[in-house]
Amino acid sequence: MSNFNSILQSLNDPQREAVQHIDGPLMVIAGAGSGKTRVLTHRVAYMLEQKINPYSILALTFTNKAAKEMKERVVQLVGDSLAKAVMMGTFHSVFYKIIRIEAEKLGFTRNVTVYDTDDSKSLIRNIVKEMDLDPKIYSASIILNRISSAKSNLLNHEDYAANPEILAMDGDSGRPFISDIFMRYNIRLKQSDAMDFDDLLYWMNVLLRDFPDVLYKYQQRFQYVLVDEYQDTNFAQYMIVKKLVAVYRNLCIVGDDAQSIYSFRGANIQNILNFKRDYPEAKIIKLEQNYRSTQNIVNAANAVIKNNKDQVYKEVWTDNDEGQKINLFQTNSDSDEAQLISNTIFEYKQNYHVSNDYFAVLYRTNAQSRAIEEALIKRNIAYVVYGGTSFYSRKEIKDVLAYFRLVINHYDEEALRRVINYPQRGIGATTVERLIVAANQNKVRIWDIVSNPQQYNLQVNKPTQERLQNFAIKIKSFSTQLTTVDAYELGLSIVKSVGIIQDLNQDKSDQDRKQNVEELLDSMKLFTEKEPESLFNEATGEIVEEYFPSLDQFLESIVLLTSEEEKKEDLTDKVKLMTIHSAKGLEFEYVFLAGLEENLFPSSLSLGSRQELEEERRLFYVGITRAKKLLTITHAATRYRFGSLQFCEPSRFLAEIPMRYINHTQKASMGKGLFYRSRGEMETQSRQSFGCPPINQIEKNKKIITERKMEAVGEPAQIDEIQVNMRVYHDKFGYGVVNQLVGDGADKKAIVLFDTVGSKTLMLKFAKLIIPK
DNA sequence: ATGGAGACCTTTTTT
DNA sequence: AGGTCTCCAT
Repeated sequence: MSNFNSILQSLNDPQREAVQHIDGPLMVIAGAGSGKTRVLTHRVAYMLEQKINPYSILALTFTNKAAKEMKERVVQLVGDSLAKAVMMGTFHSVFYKIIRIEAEKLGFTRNVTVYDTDDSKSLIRNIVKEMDLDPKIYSASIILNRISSAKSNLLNHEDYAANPEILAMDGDSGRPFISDIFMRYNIRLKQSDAMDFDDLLYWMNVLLRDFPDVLYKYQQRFQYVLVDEYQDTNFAQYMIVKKLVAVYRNLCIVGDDAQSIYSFRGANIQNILNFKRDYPEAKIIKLEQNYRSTQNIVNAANAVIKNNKDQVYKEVWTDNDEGQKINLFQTNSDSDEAQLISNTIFEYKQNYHVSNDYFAVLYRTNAQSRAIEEALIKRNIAYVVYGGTSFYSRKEIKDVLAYFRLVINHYDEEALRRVINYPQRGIGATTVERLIVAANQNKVRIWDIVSNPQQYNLQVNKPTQERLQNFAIKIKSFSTQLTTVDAYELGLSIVKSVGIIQDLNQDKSDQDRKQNVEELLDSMKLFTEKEPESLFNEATGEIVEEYFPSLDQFLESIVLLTSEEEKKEDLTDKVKLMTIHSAKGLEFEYVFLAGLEENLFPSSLSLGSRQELEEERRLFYVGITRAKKLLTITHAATRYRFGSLQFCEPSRFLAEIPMRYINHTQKASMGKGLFYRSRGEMETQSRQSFGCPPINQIEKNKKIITERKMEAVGEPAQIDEIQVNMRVYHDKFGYGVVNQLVGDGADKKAIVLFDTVGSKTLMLKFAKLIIPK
């Protein structure tokens, strides 16, 4: 193939060496910004050039975002058809696919549902209630944490109950019944034909442990395995990989121990530190040249990470310019901090004509985004917040998805309980209680009672019995259409006939929710129109002749997604706000690190041990190394937390950055003691030195925003009145210009570029656009 | 069975 | 501060 040379050409020596090392174990320690993704993608491309069967390659990532990016870049290098045949995905999504294929062996069915964290917690709450335990002591998140870490270490409820150390720990914490909850939880999952996130990895291990034919099959299939972010793997993931590669030992792992920031979730940094012990013949390559950041940033990051004891030795360096020094600011309050950031962005945009894209504001906790958002709104700067409540965990979306789940799997208890009385159909809490009692007495599942109340002699009155039967009949009637009606058609008919749209219409304040449901339906429409991701039958490797975009296919494609990936919102030309965790793997020209204060960063919850503190430091390292050109670090003297004002000390990490990398002229500090400016001084100082527009300009902007809201007058336009390039007004999004019209009749959609919120796709029949006079 | 007012809890990070 | 959960009145 003609790309052959170019695949190797654009690499430096160690990168090329890593790409060409195909046979046998390989560990690539990739410093921040050293071209890790480049090595991974080029390595896959190179293997394909070497005529290795794409079907025998498995590439595992940690997040959907990383998987998607890898796919796209491999497609660019070798083209669509080859790249598509390579199995690339997150641990969870890849093994969910395999589990569905092998489900019967484990006592589950092909339709096995995945419970997300909310479902798991809700189930735990139910169990705690049924056991008559105090929900304050047995809080769902604590219990789930215990269960999750057990499963990540491949302990099931029996192992848990048989482990005296664990039991003693629970006893000491005043929660001796966790082991019983765990048992009931697992039983209920199985009854519901459901798995939680950790189960996907746990049961995959069981498959490979107890079914030699399955082990053999996937060992033979995946002769080449690549793992990204290996430092983030937990024991369950580590064992899966170990078993899969046991025969061919063609394992390439890429990672950076300095960027291990997920140990709270069971990630075990020892997996990467011990790689050489597991694979003594392994080749080890270090990528130490940083292509991303200035010398000042790289040096500062190195100096910080040096304070950690646990690490693989490496010296990250760069050929890039020395660059600007790191700016360090202290402000009086969190809102001043936010204003300072917003003002600085404003000034940079004006002085250097850079777009919003260049900026990212990173913080330790999601709660910090609010103040920053407010300050950006004041300056009329477009931004997008990553993380937070994901699209798929919004109530209205979860309601709709619960219907889909129930239609596919009637035994999905969480889905059933969620929708049995939503929208209200007169099946209240009392009836549900009785259903549960009857199910327990008869040793059947709740659905069995719902669909057959007489047979089990359920003690409810006639009308209630009828309501239950109508509900069951409706759900069943949808199920019969699964193979004949596509995901969009069936989804739409469920949402309509079950009364969700009507319910959302009733409450005029719920228009966002309705729009979200419409957005979900839009994405289902796209799903049915999209070419199938892979035309391979995963089990046999044969080309699939017929592909039908059914509702269960759709659900499989989204259950393991979390917000970002499927978000249709236009992300270009917006300042990005996110936690440092979600910034891992990303880079930006100008980065703000906000809230560098004791008890916030490092978090007060991480001060218990050296290991925890070192993880916080690695997090700081990750934050610093996201910046390409300029890093600005801020911290506030006071901050609102949990609704009350708290005084904050500067983070201990600040003292770990040598003074020579910090901008003295702007730094409000002398040695370790940072001095506090009065509010007035801070305002004057920041305004003058950043060349910010005077206050009255800000007031003017504010006024413009208010005026826009005021102008919401006039009758909504008819669908056909809306034309391309027309200026329109939307209740929520304000003014914008129609960019494009899609579809006809009732389903006609407009893509509108709004002045403040960017591009949105709107269903015209719902959007009620106004043509301003 | 439903809805509203008040108590209460949160804030680490994610598949 | 804001969202969720619980309890009580209807």
